[in-house]
Amino acid sequence: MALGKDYSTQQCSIARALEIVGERWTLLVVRDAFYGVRRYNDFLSHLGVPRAVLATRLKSLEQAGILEKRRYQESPPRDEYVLTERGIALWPVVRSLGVWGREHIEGVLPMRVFTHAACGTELGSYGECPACGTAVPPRDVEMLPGRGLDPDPDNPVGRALLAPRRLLLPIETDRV
Amino acid sequence: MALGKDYSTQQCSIARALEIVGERWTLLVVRDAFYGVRRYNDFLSHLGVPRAVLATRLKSLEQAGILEKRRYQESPPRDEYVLTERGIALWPVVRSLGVWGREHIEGVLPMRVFTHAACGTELGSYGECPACGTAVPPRDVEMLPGRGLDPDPDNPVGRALLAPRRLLLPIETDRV
DNA sequence: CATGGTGAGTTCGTTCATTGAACCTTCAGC
DNA sequence: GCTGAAGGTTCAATGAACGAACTCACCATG
Repeated sequence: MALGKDYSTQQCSIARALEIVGERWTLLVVRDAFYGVRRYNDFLSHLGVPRAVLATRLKSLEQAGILEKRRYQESPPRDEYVLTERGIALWPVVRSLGVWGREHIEGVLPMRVFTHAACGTELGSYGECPACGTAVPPRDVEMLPGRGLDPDPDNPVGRALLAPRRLLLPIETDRV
Repeated sequence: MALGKDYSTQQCSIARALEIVGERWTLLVVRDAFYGVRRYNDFLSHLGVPRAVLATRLKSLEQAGILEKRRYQESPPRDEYVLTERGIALWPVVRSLGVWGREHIEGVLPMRVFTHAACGTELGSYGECPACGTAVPPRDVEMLPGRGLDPDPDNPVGRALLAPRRLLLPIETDRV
């Protein structure tokens, strides 16, 4: 989306939301953050986004209070990007997009399956648990690889995401 | 989003979905379609989108099977754009974006309030009816103007959206 | 001490999309 | 025959995205 990105004529919270998360790549960065990606280079290799664009998006997500940049080692100084509560609140958006893509684009097989970790039930369209009848917070969501997933063995992040995992827990990349 | 729009490296239904609805303006067109906007000029004046962009978006939404172009009069031939079932299935996406925008962007007041028409209860964050405990399909949703709405008296579409309305029913613009 | 490698960026020229204004077309009504 | 409305298309200018190359700070190795 353009950086002349304001839908300024719009009296609408949807438009306000899209000004922040509606730019190209932004929601995919957020998705990866849910998957446990936290480091610049991991986002880079998993998304295939140009470096300059990634840097811009991380910066604006941080300014919007969706990601928090935190130092995880001094010397050399290294930061990781973690979802804030405001970022975690985007889960229904990410989830409903994924459901729609799977159900309404032809030829899309389930790539990843999301279940309520407590009971093992697959989540509904908004990320709720049909069995328990409650909204499942992302921390209680288990992600499993689906039938449609055709992994890229060359990508360490992709490899790490093959195992069942809790959302938001940091990935362990067995870097080569 | 760029028309070099493929997130081609992404094995992911979210990425597939964003290839279709992730471009600039697209989701706002869909939102307006939920609100009952159907005509080219109404989209144009309500969105403030450049004409060329609107034409492109309507075309790609039609190709994606989200909007259907249907003739509503011959001579002069006039078409309207209506959401298909696949388009209506985007409601959770639109709804969750609106909820997030209202709750997580500072200074955003509720612009529009959505209730379950059958019982009058305001929808929950997931688009469900808290009273009835069921997901409410868009056709059963009533939209009312909210406190934060500051209407533009010059816009016929904006005026039409001031009255309480069912989603998806066509607006009546008292064109001047 | 020189060399190489890694993580996290920035710079830069090219390509591509968005913008806004102007123009075009078909028809209806007067 | 003129005017106006609806629904577009065309065009030049601007602004983002892209991808490759470069920077910089630090650590490890010989």
